[in-house]
Amino acid sequence: MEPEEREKQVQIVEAAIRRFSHFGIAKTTLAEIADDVSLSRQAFFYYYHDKHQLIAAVIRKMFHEFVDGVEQGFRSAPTAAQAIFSILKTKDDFFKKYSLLALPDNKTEIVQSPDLKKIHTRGQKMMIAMLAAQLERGMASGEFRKIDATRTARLILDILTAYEHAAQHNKQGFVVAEDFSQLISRQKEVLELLVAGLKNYPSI
Amino acid sequence: MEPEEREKQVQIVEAAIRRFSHFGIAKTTLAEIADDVSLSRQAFFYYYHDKHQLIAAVIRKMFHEFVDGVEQGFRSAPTAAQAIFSILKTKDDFFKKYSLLALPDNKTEIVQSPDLKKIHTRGQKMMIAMLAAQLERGMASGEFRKIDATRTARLILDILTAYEHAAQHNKQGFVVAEDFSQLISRQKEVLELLVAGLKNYPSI
DNA sequence: CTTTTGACTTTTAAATTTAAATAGTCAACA
DNA sequence: TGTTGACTATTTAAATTTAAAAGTCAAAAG
Repeated sequence: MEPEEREKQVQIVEAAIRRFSHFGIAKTTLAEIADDVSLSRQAFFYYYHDKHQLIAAVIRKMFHEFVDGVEQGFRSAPTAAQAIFSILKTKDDFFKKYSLLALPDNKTEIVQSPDLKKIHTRGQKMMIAMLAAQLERGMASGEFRKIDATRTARLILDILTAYEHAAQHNKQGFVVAEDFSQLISRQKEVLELLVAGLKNYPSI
Repeated sequence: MEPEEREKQVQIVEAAIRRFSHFGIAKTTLAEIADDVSLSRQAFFYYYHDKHQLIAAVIRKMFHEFVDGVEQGFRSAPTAAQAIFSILKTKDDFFKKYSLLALPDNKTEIVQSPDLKKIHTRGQKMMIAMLAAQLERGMASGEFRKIDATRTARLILDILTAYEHAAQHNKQGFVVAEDFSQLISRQKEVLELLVAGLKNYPSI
């Protein structure tokens, strides 16, 4: 593949991200994206075999961006506890930017393709590993008591994810948070309690 | 209303619960329920003005049963921490019994009626109050450190609810028993971490 | 006077059809 | 290597129909 072609692919993904986050994946047509980057609809297929591949590319890019954000948040956190809290900030920024990427309830199978599942699983594992590393760091410095880092990392991430799902699934229904900023502040409270549970209190 | 009539109403609710938990609310017709209690479809309307009222009666009954279960679990728990864990057992029993009562995704408005919302809100408040009382008890006994009992109670219940929603959202059907027991064990881990965060560690 | 019923209407849900938009193919051309 | 015109195939949304269930009510029955 020539540099120009790769360049076009990058342009396409960027246009797709712009469209997707404005109108959602389902309501964006390939014709529109192609038009944005001065391609005919047919020419698009030269760069991406089909819409799925494009979506996969978009999601892959987003995931990297997110993981990078988390990593940076971790790196600049002076303590392990602060590293954990920094996840919320990163999530906040991320969802503010990409909130419209959610799929309509009927079309979630798009995201079920083996391709995308793999991306998701990999991202998940990276997140767990990164958070576990922070927990290890907290244990090494004496900030946290001894716990199973990986297991606990999974648990913490799970809770945050569960909160998001519940909030989305539950817009007009039962409980949880009313809007995103409230969601974040709820998650913060949760993390405070969890982190308190991790702290290393010397026994008398 | 005569005693017999109230008796019939009770029979109807019981039949409804049986049908609902076998086939779900949406797939159960009034004709079937009426038939179960040897009434004609029209006679049913003499006892309940419409399906909503019946559903409300059913949910009210379930809620009471659940709250009673929690209360009993709390009463028989020797420590505050064990009281918190007992919630899981109660939930487990409850959902094993009533898991099929979930509504299909499109018809959730049934549950949005002011009537049912009120029931739910009241139940929610009771749960928070009951759990807060346990937290107070834990603080009084020195088992827990000083925290805002009501706020924390809400938080803990929220987390459990969020987990359930997330689990439901993942499957596109109903929650099945197998997933559910796994859900419970996850929730247990979460509670362990949370309770650890509540514990009272004397400072040196 | 309470409870039930027969004969109705209205509402809701599910299946079917249709029309239009979008996705995807491919041979030929630059 | 990229692009295009001319095509077919799929998907989606809207309109239409049909059957089932919900709900009403006057009148009958105990």
